[in-house]
Amino acid sequence: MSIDDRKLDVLRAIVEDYVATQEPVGSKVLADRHHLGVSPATIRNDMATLEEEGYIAQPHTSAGRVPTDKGYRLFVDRLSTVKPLSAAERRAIQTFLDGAVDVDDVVSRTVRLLAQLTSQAAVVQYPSLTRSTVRHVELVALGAARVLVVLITDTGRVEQRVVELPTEVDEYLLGDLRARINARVAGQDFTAVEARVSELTEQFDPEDRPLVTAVTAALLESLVERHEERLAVAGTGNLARYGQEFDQELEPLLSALEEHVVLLRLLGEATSPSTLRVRIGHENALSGLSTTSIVATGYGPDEEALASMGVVGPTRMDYPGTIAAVGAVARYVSRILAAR
Amino acid sequence: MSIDDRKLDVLRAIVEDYVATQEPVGSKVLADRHHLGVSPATIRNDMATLEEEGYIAQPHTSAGRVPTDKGYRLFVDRLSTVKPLSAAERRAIQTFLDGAVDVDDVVSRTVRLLAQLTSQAAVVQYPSLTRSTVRHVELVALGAARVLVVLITDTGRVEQRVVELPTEVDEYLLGDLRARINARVAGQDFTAVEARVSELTEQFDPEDRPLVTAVTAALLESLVERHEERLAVAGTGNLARYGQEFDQELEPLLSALEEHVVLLRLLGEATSPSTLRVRIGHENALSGLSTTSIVATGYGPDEEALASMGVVGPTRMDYPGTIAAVGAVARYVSRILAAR
DNA sequence: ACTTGGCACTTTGAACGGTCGAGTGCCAGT
DNA sequence: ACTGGCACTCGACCGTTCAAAGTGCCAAGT
Repeated sequence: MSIDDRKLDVLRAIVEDYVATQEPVGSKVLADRHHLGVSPATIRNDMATLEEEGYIAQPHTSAGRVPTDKGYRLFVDRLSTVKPLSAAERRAIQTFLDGAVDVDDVVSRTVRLLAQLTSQAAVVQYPSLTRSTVRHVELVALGAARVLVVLITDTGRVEQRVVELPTEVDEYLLGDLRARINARVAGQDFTAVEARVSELTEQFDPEDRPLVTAVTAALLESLVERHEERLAVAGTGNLARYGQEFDQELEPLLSALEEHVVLLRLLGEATSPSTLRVRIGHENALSGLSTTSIVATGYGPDEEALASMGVVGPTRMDYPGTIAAVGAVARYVSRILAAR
Repeated sequence: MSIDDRKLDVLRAIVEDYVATQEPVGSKVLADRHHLGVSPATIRNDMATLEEEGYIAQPHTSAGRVPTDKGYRLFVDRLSTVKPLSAAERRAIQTFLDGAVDVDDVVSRTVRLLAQLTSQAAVVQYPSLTRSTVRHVELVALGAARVLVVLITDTGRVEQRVVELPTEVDEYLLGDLRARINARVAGQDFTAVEARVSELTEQFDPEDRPLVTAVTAALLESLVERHEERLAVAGTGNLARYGQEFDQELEPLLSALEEHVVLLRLLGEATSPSTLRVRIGHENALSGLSTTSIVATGYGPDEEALASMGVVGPTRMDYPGTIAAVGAVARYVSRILAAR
């Protein structure tokens, strides 16, 4: 018994109706509301096979059917049609994002915009540094034996780190080191920095090397450790509104939204802005998030994506609308970043 | 009919019992569990007057009593005894905070610590800049007509801002400006910076003034605008666990926790670490937060507080415990900051 | 070989009524 | 001023009933 076209139509209707009403949907309303051209009895037969195949389920005998994760998956992959954004939404995206003054501002505006457009929670990763180049490195003596290392990237981001030194700082040496570091790494791709900086140590007197290695170590840490961990989150209140329908799993979800490490795993690898990832329910393999879905995509100034952004909501979300919103925002943000 | 000592004892018992059990408390259990030395009937009489005075209320005839906001207020002001932290909690504070590497790290650790200690949501304002002094100002040409202004404070904080210029940037002029700015403001109190920087403009050729004014304007903006607006939040998941007992007002609360402007108003003026503010229910005058209380205090390296931190939870919270936790953490963080 | 109408069956949820118990207010007695 | 006693109230709980929604299956129709 294969899944023919009409059965797929039925599944689509079930998903759409259920997302709209939040209530298990029966054969009768299905026949009434979605003009499928067949009788409820026929639909019942189709539903029986859909259930056998695992696309839908009934909460209890003789209630309507509800899509399973597998059902949503099929819907997203093959059944949903792209739902273009309204003119008002497009305008909102523009006016909201065009006022941004720097990269951090772009991110914070984007995350709020996404949350508002989708009425769900939004997550935006700050642009990763791995694809950036170094604009400038600044060393500032903070005290007798402490140095602040500031790393400035071509995207306008600033990373900072305080280094405790074993010895006192010589202002002149510090200036020399700053000059040499900048000479070697300014304009370089991040991936190239490690090699170029480590060569540097040998240029200094052995007695100065503790300072040099401490500073370069901090610099490399800034590159490696922090390069992807910053995130902005908005719209958690929207999830509360969905409320009870999240089967009591609001708390793990809110916790996950605070745990940036977990969240980054959920967002997944940053891919090109044109590819969009959807993780449905159990697919994201996190115990507390079995009724949570994530729509995410990469974004950045070129096809090599710099970072991810996404929307988090209940599995019973409006996938076409969410997908359209995430896609449109990611494209627009990418264009803004490319223009800088 | 005045409020004598025993009536206050009764009120205290009601608050403590209600906070512990989350259920309206009647005269009998009150007489049983809290050894008040009088019979339930007597307690009933006291409860009647307490209700008349507005300190307690009953959800419906013949259920137990529940404290009102006014009741909690009296409890906090006059009845609660300081509840010292356990040894384990003190140790937790130390081990948690001693590993912090810089100010930002202190803040992010503090907010998580507070959330964990109180099982509620915590908010920590980043140290205000108004009381800081300037360590260093760095200007970096980002492109033909854009300059990044970086401000480094003695607390190790870094503020950044990108300036678009009307004219092209002259590298030499920029270096000169950087040197002069640093000469004038390094080591200065923030409040003094405005005057000292504005005098600077006159020292330059009229043709260079556009650059100078643009840069100094950005500098002053960093000082004034951003100096109090950064906040860290943690523990929102804990609120969801309290869940239904928040009478459906989880959503406005979560929204408020995201709206940093609102949140700052709630935290209130940063006061000395030794004074602690408690806002109960309607006192914070925000429609959606009528069953929410806030315990907040200032913190900073000296008695002149730099910023606020606090805990947000249901009005039926453990006030003595929360107050003790907030106070202890604020004192400890203040000590850490003072040691820098 | 599908599709359809009919029908018996299951389950839920709402409505109803009765009982129970917690808790109160009041009063009279100490 | 406190206490015990007592009548009263009201929500919580339980069991029952009933209607509605929905299903699966079967026999008949195309």
